[in-house]
Amino acid sequence: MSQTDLVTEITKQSEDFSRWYLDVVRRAELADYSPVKGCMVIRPYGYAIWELIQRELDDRFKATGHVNAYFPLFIPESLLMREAEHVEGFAPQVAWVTKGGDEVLEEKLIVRPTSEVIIGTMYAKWIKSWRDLPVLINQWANVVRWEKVTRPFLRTTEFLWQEGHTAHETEAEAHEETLRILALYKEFCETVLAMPVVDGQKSESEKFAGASRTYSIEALMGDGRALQAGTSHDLGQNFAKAFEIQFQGRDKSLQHAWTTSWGVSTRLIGGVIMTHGDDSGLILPPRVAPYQVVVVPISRGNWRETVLPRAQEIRGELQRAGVRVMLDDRDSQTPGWKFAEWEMRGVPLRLEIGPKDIEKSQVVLARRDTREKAFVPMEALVGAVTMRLDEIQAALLARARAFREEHTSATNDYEEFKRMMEGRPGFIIAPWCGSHECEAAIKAETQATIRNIPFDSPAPTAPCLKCGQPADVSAWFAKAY
RNA sequence: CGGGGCGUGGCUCAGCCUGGUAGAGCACUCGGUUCGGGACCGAGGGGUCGGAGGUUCAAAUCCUCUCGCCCCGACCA
Repeated sequence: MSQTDLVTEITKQSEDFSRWYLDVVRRAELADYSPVKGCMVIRPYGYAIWELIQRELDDRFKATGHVNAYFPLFIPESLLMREAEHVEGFAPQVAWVTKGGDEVLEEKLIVRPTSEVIIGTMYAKWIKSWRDLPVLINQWANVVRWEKVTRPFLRTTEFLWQEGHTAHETEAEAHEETLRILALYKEFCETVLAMPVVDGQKSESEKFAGASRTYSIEALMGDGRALQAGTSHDLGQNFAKAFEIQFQGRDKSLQHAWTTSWGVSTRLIGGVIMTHGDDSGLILPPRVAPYQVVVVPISRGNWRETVLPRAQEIRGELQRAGVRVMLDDRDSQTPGWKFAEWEMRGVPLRLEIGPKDIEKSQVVLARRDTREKAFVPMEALVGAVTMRLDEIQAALLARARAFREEHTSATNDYEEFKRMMEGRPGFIIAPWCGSHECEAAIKAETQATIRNIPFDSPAPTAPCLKCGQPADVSAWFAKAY
């Protein structure tokens, strides 16, 4: 039996990527379906990943001057209605509360699909003077959007996320904040999730409902489809005007504040799965792996007296060095079974220790990403482990980057564009005139959408891919999740 | 929301066409032998067939409705 055949419960990526994804989510015990349509249960192993993501992000938010707060889950209908574009954008996805107990509510409530309106309402109360600005608040919350098609982590009716909401004195400051957060997201995705992203501006039609400008980071999944991994919105004065967020400025005049909002969600977990996973299952970057090392004692003979104590010492030693360790000392499974199981669950590094190793005062380290095995002297263990974890983290990013580069190309020719989108999916960079008509036509004909217009993209040298008029920008197209 | 597919022990599925009162493998429990890439032997436990209604002496099987999941499209973190 070959190594990749070991996990028979998982569909091969090449056979059916979508089924592979669902198999991994279920078999690795990241999430499970619930009795509520479109809502999943995030199981402990999956939630542990989310907690690591939260910690990393939260540290970054705090470091850039943001503070956490919590706003209500319910929003009165009248508040939602105040920003016209916003209502129009979200109305089809809103869940309503019409009764409390057996009393019909005088004013219906919505379950927040995002919190701009409730937070904007509060900001209007809190902000009086330019001295009150900026307000830099984040909240970790659940939100509900009534989705027609759902998939674990990628799109569920209820999901967890963080939403930052800031208010500023000037347009420039708000814009700076929008971009600061986008850069923060990009840095986070690349260094923590080992998931390379393209940062840029969304087209008008893909913009957040009510925003002046929306920016996103876009990642490329293993099947060549793009995933919007995070968004940051420059809301201009749109919400400030709708919610009367006003302050008296340095010049004594009454002004509307400039606001932003930005968020990433549990969708990131789906991104990690589809960026790094292989036919054997999950591959977790060490920085978000609930267990970075799994210790598998070779349970032979009186191993509980001989091998296990050494394994326990090793666990302690690694834990003291700050490594997240799982010692799988179950008697009921064979070592081979455990190897396959923890590989499937994506643990970056496996440490094997058996009688022979104890004799030679060594351990075996096996990498999940490359499957390389190495014998390491016991006394050099901690260094060898931490070094490998760093190497794996870097290797996953490099591999994902190489994959994205292989699957990114450019064309000026629409016929070629269509062929490329059909054949080998991925990002295609093409000149675009900026018109909604061309964007919509391309989408209708190829299913590809403009993911974003990257900041560093060079000015187009050819006319618009679709209409042949002068092109404004080079846009990144892809089929998206 | 439109088109297609599927719901049978925890999982994968057979049985359905040609109604006769539920089966396999894996998983689980107990005992023993094992254990360096998903061990083996023996003995067990567990499902009324997604749900509701109907046809029938009799329904997993036929009919109607309904719920859920998956895939493909239209809308979205």
